[in-house]
Amino acid sequence: MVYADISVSWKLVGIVGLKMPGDAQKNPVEKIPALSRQRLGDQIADVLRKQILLGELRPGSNIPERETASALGVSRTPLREALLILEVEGLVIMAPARSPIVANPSLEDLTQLLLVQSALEALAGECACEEITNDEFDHIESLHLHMLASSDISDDSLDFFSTDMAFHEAIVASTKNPPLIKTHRQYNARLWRARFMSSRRKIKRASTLRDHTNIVEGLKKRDKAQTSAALGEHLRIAITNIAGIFAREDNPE
Amino acid sequence: MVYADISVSWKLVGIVGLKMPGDAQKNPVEKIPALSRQRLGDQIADVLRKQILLGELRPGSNIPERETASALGVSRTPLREALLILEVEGLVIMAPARSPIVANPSLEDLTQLLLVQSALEALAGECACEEITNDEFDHIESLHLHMLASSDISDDSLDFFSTDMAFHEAIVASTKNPPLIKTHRQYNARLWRARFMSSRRKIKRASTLRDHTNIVEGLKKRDKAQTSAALGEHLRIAITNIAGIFAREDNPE
DNA sequence: TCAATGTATTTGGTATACCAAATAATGGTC
DNA sequence: GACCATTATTTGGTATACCAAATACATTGA
Repeated sequence: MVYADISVSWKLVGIVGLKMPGDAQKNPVEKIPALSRQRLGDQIADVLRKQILLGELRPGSNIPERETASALGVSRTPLREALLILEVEGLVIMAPARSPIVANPSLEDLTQLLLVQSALEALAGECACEEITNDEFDHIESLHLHMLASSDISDDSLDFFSTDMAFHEAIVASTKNPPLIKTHRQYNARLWRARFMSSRRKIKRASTLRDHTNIVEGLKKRDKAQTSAALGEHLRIAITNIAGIFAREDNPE
Repeated sequence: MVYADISVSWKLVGIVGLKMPGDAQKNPVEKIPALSRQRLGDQIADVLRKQILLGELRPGSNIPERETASALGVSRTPLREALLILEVEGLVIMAPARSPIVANPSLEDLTQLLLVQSALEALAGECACEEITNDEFDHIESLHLHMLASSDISDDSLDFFSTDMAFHEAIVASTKNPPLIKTHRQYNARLWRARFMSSRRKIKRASTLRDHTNIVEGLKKRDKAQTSAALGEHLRIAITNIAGIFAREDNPE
């Protein structure tokens, strides 16, 4: 047996939207792009990470090794690799003699994470002013315009949220600083759920868009101070919003 | 052969505090404090990380799995766990069908890492002003005074360097922000070697100490702006110093 | 002599089997 | 009937065995 990942990717396909079986190799001439071959553990980590972000694996829920492995059609070894990766990333908690569980960050945890993330994005804003290309700026601006347009006419909070995330990630990506990008992505993963829930309060959209306008303006002028400050402040405000979510959970309307 | 011999591994085991075979259960009454039990993979990661930092495993060198595992007296499974952890941390590069190698960051890599680290420390300075206790400040100040005293009379660059590192880590630790502490430590690990080599240039000590004085002053006054700026600037200067090291390597005096 | 091809060895990737600790359940005793 | 002890089961942790890909080397042909 070559790699078991063929059968795996199917099952995962439905969940993650990987490519469907049979959409490759129709032509025997085509060389199999084995270069993209990735460790099975990494693939599983991607799947689980996505499940955690989408809430299919709820915070606090167990991820028993044997059960999960057989459900995914893989053995425990690569599954453990995946869990280990997610543990280092802070998405999963592994305790001795206990099933790994999906991290369930407290408000304090989220506050601390968001504080770091705000510093990272502030730095990103500063670097972006030096490194960003016109194309990259155009893309970021178009994301912003899309949010502006959709905020009024649409109730699709998922679209608004995912565009928001893409907006921030695009700014960070424009810095061309791989460690910054990677660390930022990891923090984003840990904050994803909280920010998603926070984003569902439509009330906050106006202030979000106002912040974004400042950010885009700063970027357009390549103004480090403005961009950096706007990004940093934007995230620090998010702390307050998330605290509001927690308060609402404790005392539901 | 990457490892000298097995005796090395025992020494390393001693460093990390692994228990020797048969050193437990002397008293049947004593409950085995298995709570402190840590995954073998984590322990191995600590050993390898220390070896990488100390330069016993040089950048670019191979870490073949079987050889290393047997040298350490463990099987490949926990060793791979350790390598995976170090890969996520950025200290080790794993490529398919290739021995894992110790990361050998370029000057560009180090510059990018240091830029992020400077942002993290700037944030740490700001948070520290709010969170630091008097005891913690006293400790930090004593580290600074130690460096001041030893910079003249001593040639022990290792002592100067490790105190320098401890100084920065103590500041970050005083923020009580676990994600910040963890991320900072990871970046420090990747920067360790470069900063160590940089610290051997005695010429730079004066400016280092001057920066530290500013930092300590800011902390004493709980002045966020001064502390944060001093820390951020201090690290950005380190970028220049490290660039100098690289230039010197290319054109040795 | 050089190049090309085939083979053997070494590498990492994966699956499985085994072990020890912790927990849950069950049975016995007070 | 309640509580404690003991056992069985489930958990994660580790070691080992096997597999495929990549490389290095040797051999053979031009």
